[in-house]
Amino acid sequence: MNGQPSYPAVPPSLLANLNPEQLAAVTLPPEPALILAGAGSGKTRVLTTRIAWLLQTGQVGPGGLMAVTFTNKAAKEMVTRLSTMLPYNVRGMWIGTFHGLCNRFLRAHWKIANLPQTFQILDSGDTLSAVKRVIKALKLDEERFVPKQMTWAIAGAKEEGKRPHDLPQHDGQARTLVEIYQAYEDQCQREGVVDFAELMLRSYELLRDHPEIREHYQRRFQHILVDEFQDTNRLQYLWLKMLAGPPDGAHSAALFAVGDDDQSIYAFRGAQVGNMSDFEREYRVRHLIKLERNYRSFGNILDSANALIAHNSRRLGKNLHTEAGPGEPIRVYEATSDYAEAQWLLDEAQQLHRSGTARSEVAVLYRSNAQSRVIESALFNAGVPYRVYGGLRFFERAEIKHALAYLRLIENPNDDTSFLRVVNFPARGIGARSVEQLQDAARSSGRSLNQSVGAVGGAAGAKLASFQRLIDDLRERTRGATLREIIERMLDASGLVTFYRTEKEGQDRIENLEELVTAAEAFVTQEGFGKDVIALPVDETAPGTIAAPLPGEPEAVARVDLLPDAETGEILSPLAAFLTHAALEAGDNQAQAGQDAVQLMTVHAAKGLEFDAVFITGLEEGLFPHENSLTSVSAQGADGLEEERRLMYVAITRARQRLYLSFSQTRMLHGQTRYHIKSRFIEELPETALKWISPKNQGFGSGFETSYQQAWQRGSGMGSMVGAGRHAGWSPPPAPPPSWAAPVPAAMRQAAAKDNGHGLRQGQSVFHNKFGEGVILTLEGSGTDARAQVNFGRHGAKWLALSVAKLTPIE
DNA sequence: ACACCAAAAATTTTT
DNA sequence: TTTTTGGTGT
Repeated sequence: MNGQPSYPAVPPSLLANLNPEQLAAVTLPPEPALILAGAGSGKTRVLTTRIAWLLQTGQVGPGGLMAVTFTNKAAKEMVTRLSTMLPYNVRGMWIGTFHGLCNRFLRAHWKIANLPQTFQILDSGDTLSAVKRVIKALKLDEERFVPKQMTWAIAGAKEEGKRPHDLPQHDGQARTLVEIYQAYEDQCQREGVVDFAELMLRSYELLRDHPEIREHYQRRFQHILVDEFQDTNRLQYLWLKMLAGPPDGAHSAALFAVGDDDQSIYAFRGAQVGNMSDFEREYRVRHLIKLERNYRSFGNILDSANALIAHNSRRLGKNLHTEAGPGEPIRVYEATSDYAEAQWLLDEAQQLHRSGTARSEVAVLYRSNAQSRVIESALFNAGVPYRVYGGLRFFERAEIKHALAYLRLIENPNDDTSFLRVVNFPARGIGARSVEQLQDAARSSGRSLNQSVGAVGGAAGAKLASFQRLIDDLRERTRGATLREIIERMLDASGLVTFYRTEKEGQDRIENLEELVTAAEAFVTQEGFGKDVIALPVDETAPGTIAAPLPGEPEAVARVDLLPDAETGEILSPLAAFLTHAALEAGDNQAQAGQDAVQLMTVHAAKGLEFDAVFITGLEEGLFPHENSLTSVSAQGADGLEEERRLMYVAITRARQRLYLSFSQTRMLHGQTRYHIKSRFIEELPETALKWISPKNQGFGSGFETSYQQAWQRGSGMGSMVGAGRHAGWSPPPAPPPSWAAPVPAAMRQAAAKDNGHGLRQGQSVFHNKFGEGVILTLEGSGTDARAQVNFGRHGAKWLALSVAKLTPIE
């Protein structure tokens, strides 16, 4: 690193044990840098150590740098690690998610941003209902303008940095979209709410349109560090550029972008891997460092990951290596059915457990959520504790959303989304008719529902007025109360708890509502309400310290995401702050924590995690790679298949010690038995790293277990499975059959063994010279007329005349 | 307002 | 097959 200035010595412990590339990245000069950090290469360590190094060498004060992540989890981890490395309270630093930081920014500059100070944030559900209302108000056909698609289009436009007038209006459809977008925007503005994309967009526009604020922040932040840069969308990159300043600007911040193009799996929701190369070009990045040494996995696992990802074309190029040995071979299992696959997985998982692997160190990954059920069923029946990720999150539960709606109305009675959610929940005799009347009145006067209550007469008007009084009373009586008191009073006065007490399944919901009180309490403590604002030590003598703050803006406060008003220093009420928190951090997924349980999740959900043992299941053409991905060469020009392959790469690199791959010849999907061939991704792995496990007697009938009943309700605790006799399916001949499988009905055996003179049967794997490996879906006709429908995976399902086509049975 | 039934859809998802 | 959605009937 030529010309790198020298800085005061830092404790040797800080930089000790970094490898040369990590050290180089950590100690780069304040210039644009791109760090290509492979899976398990110590990415988070590099990020946090660089921040600590910058601070400890006095190159920057705690207010002069910003670190951005995507998830709250990643942000929290960074803060936690930093607090062990630094002698100060790092909580006031600008470390957070894109949305969290934009929220903080807009809270400080709400006036210039043209927002009410207590603006609330819509989650995706709120956004959808808001758009539905817009479509209804515009009297548009929901068939032609599907609300979900409209929210998608609006968010998509915002993430491109576009307002309604920036969109094309070439045809009627496009013009109506613009109309919906505009009306939605007006409605949000009227109600004082913003959606997730709006947080980013408004924050970006504020910087773009107000040079004095832009320059202030550009002077202030000398270092901006970005995690998971490959996942940024267009708007996020624009925002970063706005904050950092132009490449050659006098006060431009050093952008330190960390990412891995091979782990880009979110193109489908707008991520632009291209931002990496754009950044490299636009900022003339001179420091490109590849972290390729992996500290997580054994050689066989890494060899497989490398071999697989080498099949992708558009790559920045990177190869993982390790100094650990090759480790265990990767075990590959071909099952005859999804059922058998789950059974095998169960056996292997139990084996792992017996040999000392903690259950929580075993992960079962699948491409799509629907695949979890068979596995759950096998684990459940064997009494193996497991945990499924991906359910509803705490703040997304219906009862919690209802409670939050009441709280939001206390804070802002003009929040129509919340008004509509609870005006008749619990039921208080305000039906659709009355609500419609109210909406009409509101629409014609351009006011909120709450403001229009007086315009509705008769019995309906009286009931509405009484609801209004309920909220107003609540607001009055809780003025100055603690957050806990507010929530408890609301739960009581709203009738929510009373309502759920009469419900038969209401007990869980009441418990969740109690949990809400606990969450609020924790939030108050954590955010330091009732405590003095804590200022961070700032070294004024150090080179390049923080520029003067805006008037009234403290350098750092204890309340992490709630910067006071830039002019008045006013801080949000605990209630408004808690509501913001609830929207930005939807909380944990259900799933009982605590117990040592096998972890079940989609590959997407596994990103960023690691486990001693990983099972990747359902490796079949059509499932993984998913059939929809093959045809989707998405708008951005990203290749669907390549993204699937990166997904597989992410999955493989989650494993530390052992990796298991499995696929099944048949699988119940959408109520039908489907025949699949093994995923091309398996064939892209080095044969030398694999060890094929096959059931011994794969006799006839292979692939013919079909449906079995599933009698327990997901998530509703331990029910009981339907008795074995109810299972309609066939058990795999490789005995001993599992105790819970039914005997094979004789008639079905016949069907399975049916062959039409060509030595072929349904479900049989076959080879075709042109189309390769396939599975027979159906057999029809006989003699010269005999034909078969064969699923060739990537070539699709084809009908073949057996008198012509040469099909060789496999094994 | 609520219960019931039929029809349609069923990658991946954080904020 | 399961889940969600919408429509109809009471």
